[in-house]
Amino acid sequence: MEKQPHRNTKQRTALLELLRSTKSHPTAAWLHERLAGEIPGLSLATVYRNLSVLAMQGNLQIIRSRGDAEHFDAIASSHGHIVCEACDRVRDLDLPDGENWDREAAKASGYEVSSHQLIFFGICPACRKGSR
Amino acid sequence: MEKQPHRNTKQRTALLELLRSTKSHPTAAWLHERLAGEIPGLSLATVYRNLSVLAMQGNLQIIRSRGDAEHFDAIASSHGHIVCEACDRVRDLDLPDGENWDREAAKASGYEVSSHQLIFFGICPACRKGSR
DNA sequence: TTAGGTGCAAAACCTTTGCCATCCC
DNA sequence: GGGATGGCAAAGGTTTTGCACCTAA
Repeated sequence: MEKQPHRNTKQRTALLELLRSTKSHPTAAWLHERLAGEIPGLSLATVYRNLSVLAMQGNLQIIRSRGDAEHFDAIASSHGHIVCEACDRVRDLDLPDGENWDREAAKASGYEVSSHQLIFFGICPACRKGSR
Repeated sequence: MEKQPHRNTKQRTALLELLRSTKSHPTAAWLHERLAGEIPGLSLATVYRNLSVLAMQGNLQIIRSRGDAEHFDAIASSHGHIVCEACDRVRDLDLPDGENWDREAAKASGYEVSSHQLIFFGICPACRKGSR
């Protein structure tokens, strides 16, 4: 699964560390902004390029929800996400099972299945109260 | 769930019909191209606007997979999708259950859950053979 | 030394919007 | 008639790319 040779630049290392240290499923822009203090001159393009590499290495998952930008999640284990359609925030959500799905899907489809993604859409408690 | 007043213009009607008649989970561009013969002068903006309206009405589901563009699926029943990471095509995939998930997710999260989306990623048989 | 990585700026892309003419109800 | 729609073109935002200069290994 890991094919590319790769170097551990401070940019890539910092990116993965930051991603692993947060539970907020950030966007590329957020990561860039957050890292800019630590690594002056950091380019947004670098953030994207590294996110792409990390995704290929299986180190993170890309979440395309509603809203404009992609969200990124350092993978620990297979889990689902729930997105608030009002504030666009992403939260983790564990539902039982999900481990054998890839195998089942492969059997049912004839595909070589590598991963899956389960996303729920709704309104979070905070937004429901604020009725925003 | 349905809130907006709406008119049945030929553009919107044709769009929904086309979407319902195909199993290919098209992109907006594909729909536009396909409809251009039937409705000369049809604007891509109109396609997008109508897809948005139809989605709000619950007539279709938006699939954000890999690849750049969104794919659209006329909803019949709740089902999952499987995306080929090589050719980017989307196929339907029925996995058991899935009916109570929204309720379970709501209970587990405190959100007001309206829908969910399950997407598998892999390589389809055709692309595996072609090794493309 | 050298292939991969980075910054910067420009490009590419998809999607949305403003505006005004048009059409449905 | 009046408000929802459509067409067109321009804007908006995110992500990607080209290129020259670095830098980890």
